[in-house]
Amino acid sequence: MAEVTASLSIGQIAERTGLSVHTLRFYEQEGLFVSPVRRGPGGRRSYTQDDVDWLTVCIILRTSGMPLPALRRYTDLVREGAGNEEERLALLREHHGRVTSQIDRLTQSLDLITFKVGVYEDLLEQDRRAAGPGRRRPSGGGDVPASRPGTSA
Amino acid sequence: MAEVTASLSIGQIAERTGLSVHTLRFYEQEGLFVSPVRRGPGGRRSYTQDDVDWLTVCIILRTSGMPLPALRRYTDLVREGAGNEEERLALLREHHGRVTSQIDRLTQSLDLITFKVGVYEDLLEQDRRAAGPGRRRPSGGGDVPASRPGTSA
DNA sequence: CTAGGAGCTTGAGTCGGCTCTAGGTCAACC
DNA sequence: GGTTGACCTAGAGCCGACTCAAGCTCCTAG
Repeated sequence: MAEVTASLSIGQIAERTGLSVHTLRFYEQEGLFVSPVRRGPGGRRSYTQDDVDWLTVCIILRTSGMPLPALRRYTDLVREGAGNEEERLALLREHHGRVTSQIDRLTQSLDLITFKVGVYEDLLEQDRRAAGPGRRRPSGGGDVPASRPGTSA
Repeated sequence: MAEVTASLSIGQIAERTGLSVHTLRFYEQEGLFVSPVRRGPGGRRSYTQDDVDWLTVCIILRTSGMPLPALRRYTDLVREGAGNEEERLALLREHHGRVTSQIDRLTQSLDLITFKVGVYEDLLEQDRRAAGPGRRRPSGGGDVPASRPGTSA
């Protein structure tokens, strides 16, 4: 209850965000910090919890595929302060669209992959069954013949 | 009903797969074709419908994030023919995992993004309401103050 | 017969996003 | 007072996945 905005070193930030110190300096250079990073004695970067919080947002946006330029733009808008909420909203909506369509694409792809996994599982299961009685390796493959890609899954 | 495995030019393949001719040659070089691409008169590449089908699978795997080396490996296995189904299955399962966890990550990120979109929508809605009676731009921003990242969404 | 267009090869270039190197400062410890 | 170890800067390097350029060969149409 009495934390007075403790200042954190780049190493500590790296630790709690999972980003490397390299990446942190790189992000700074790319303008991804809302407020300029302060410097402590010896010119060392000194961060606050707010920076960690902001980076957390950045990481989520980045890992969900927001390109650095968009993230930079968003950061700029936040830094500018009140008055540009429409543009922030537009940026976020655009990204929202990107992410949903990416999820859709992945979900579709997953269908095919799941189907193929099923095909190979069945195939190997049959193999195993046939292995008891005499025969061995009776299968003919699962891919080239297994299915016309667009046709089934 | 009487198509006799018509042979297709690289341009036609580009057209029907959406890949560029550059990319098709690049993929060939990367070993992503199950059977070596035949050549027609003048050394021109000549493809079949099977190639298109295979590329369709490749595209799905690629766009769902399978790295080229994995795709190459998978192609190698298919080319080798029957007998390595376990490994194919393992590869597909690994990718299946990649894709599902990617979908999970994206879905989580989407939560935050959706939340933020909501915040800004509300904020602008309030603005608009306040704009009828006297006041203008009463908001204080939506991001730096709007929410502690981890706290709400 | 020549101009255009599609293909060919080899190899270089691009882009996004980091990641690392070299060479230096500083404070702390033994 | 020497050696860590964390940090600094500027700039180069890397990786994945394309993408393009240069210079050539064909074929076809006008």
